[in-house]
Amino acid sequence: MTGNGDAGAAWRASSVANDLSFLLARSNALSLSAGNAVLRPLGLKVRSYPVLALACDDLRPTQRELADFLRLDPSQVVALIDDLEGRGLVERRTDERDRRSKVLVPTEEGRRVCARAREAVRAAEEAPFTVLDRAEREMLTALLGRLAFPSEG
Amino acid sequence: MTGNGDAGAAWRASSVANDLSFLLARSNALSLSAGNAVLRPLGLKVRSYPVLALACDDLRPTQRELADFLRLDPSQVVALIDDLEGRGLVERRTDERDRRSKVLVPTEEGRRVCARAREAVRAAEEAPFTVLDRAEREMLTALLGRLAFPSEG
DNA sequence: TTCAAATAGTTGACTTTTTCAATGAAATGA
DNA sequence: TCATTTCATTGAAAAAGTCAACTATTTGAA
Repeated sequence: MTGNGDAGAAWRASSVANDLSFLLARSNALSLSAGNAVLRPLGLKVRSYPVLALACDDLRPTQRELADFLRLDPSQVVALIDDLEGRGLVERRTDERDRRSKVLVPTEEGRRVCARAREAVRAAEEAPFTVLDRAEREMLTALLGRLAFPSEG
Repeated sequence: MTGNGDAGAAWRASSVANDLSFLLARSNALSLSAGNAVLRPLGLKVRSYPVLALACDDLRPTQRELADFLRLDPSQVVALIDDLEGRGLVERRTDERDRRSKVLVPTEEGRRVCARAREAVRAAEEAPFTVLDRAEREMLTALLGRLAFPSEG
């Protein structure tokens, strides 16, 4: 039978299957489910992990900065931090240099969870990305890095 | 002032900013909004365009095949096709070889709209992707193609 | 042949994500 | 001083994703 599932050669040759945007979307969907699966045991998601990770990098990010960097609506950042803070992984601190904004700092527990999450994510990237060898993966990372952050040459 | 918006060098060097999964997500978000903006005048979205395009490639896809290929729940495919069919761009036809399934066929109007959409998408890929030159873009497309379709060596 | 099991499309409920408008507190600049 | 802007927050609404159930049809084994 031809009509099994993931489509045959004709599909791969189709117009959309060579659109960068389509490939990006599909690759992202793959990586998304793999990432969520790995983070679930830690109570994190692909959505919340970067928030915790950036806090743990001691960047003291404001919520506005997080929203910009993660391309999320500020209101979503509120919800994500509410969750992390409720679980005792991060704290909001009023920025004394601009009392309108709040910076995110990790708790000790937050650091521990983050370290494990980092490792989990690293491992998760192995699974869907093993079709590429190390050099190819680095090439892909470099190209996507320029795509994702066009501002800086 | 430092706290402008899209983050500085420290952020780019952060742990997450070098995760393939994060870069994929962010690049996808960028390409998504660019794509939707371009397709809106045609009454299409990044979600519905591939459905129309695959129909117009004369692949006579069944809804199940579309769901697998586009990584959508079958029920979402129903909604997308309902919309396209309601606008007279495609038709459902019962597959005579398996009367459970229905294949998607484009109308003449569907083909016209699709041709314009194809061009719009091609043009849209210029905008966010101009940071990469042609060779880099082809490299990226090739790598993502292998990521998105791991099954076939 | 007959009948149980599997599959395609559809519907509906439900959750999560996304998007947007409005608000109060604080900062900025004329 | 005061209008304007920015930040975090709330709440509503639209869009997207997930899941279980149902009908019609096919398949395969008894």
